[in-house]
Amino acid sequence: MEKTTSVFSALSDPIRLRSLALIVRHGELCVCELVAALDLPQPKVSRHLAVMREAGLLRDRRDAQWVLYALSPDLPTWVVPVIEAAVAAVEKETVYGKDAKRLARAERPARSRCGAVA
Amino acid sequence: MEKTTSVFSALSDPIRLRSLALIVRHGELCVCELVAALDLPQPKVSRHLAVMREAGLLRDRRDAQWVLYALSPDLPTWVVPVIEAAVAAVEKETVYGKDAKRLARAERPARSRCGAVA
DNA sequence: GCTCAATATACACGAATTGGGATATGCATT
DNA sequence: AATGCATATCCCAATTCGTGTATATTGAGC
Repeated sequence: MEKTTSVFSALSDPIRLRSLALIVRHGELCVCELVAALDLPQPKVSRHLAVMREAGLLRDRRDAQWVLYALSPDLPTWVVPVIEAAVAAVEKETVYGKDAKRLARAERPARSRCGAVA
Repeated sequence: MEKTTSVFSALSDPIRLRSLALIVRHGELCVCELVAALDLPQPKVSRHLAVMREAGLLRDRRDAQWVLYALSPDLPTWVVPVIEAAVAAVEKETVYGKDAKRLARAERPARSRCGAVA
C-alpha cells in the first residue's frame, strides 16, 4: 500500500509535475536543462527529482558531468495510464508553455557538448 | 495547476485510497459503512472523505440521517483513467480484501433502514 | 421537546514536507 | 593538483498533514 500511495504522493507537487511532463515529452533531460526550463534553484529541482526517483517513477543515469533523468523502464503497469493522464493535464496549464519555451531556448547546453565529446 | 496537484494529493493516502476503491465498486456508501469496512474511528474517515470531496473527486448527498458518498458526476476527463488505475491497484492489496469482507458483513445497516422507511 | 444515531468540525500536538542557503561530491579540462 | 561546472546533500526554519479526543450539528422517533 505504501508503494501505491508514494506514487501519488510523488505526483502531488507542481514542480514535480512540470518536471515530469518535460521529461516525458523529451525522453531524457539533465538537471541543468530542467533548472533552466523551470527557472528554479538547482537544489530545489534536484530534491524534487529525487522524490520521483525514489517513488520509482524516474531513473537517473550519469553521463560525464551530467545526470540524465528519464521515465523508469520498469514502471508498474497501473502507473502508465496515470502518468499519461497527468502529463496531458499539465500540458494544458499555461505554465507548461513557458517551461517548454525556456527549455527550447536553453536546450542542450549539456547534450551538445556531450555529443561533441563523443 | 493547484487543481491538478490537489487531485494527486487527495489520492496520496492509504485510507483515502481504500475508501475510494470501496465507493467506486459499490457506487454509493454512507460514512458508517465505510467506518465499519475500514475499521477506523468515524472522525478520521469523515475528514479523509472531506479531502476527496474538496478535491472534486467525490460528491456527497444527504439521505435522512446518512450522508452518502459517490464519485463526483463531473470529474475532469483526465481524472477518470487515474481513478480507474488507482482503484485497480488498491484492489490488489491484501488490505482491500479485508475491507470488502467487513463491508459485506456490516453492509447497509443504513440502506436497509432507509429502504424500510421509504 | 428530548434522546439517540450519524456525521462534521474544533483544538492540540507530533510527524512529515518544503524551501533557502551553504556545502560537499563527482567529473573534466588544463 | 587546481579550477570550474553539474549535481547532490546537509542544516535549519516554516509550513502542512495526520491523528486523537472532545464537541457541535443534523435528522428521526417517541
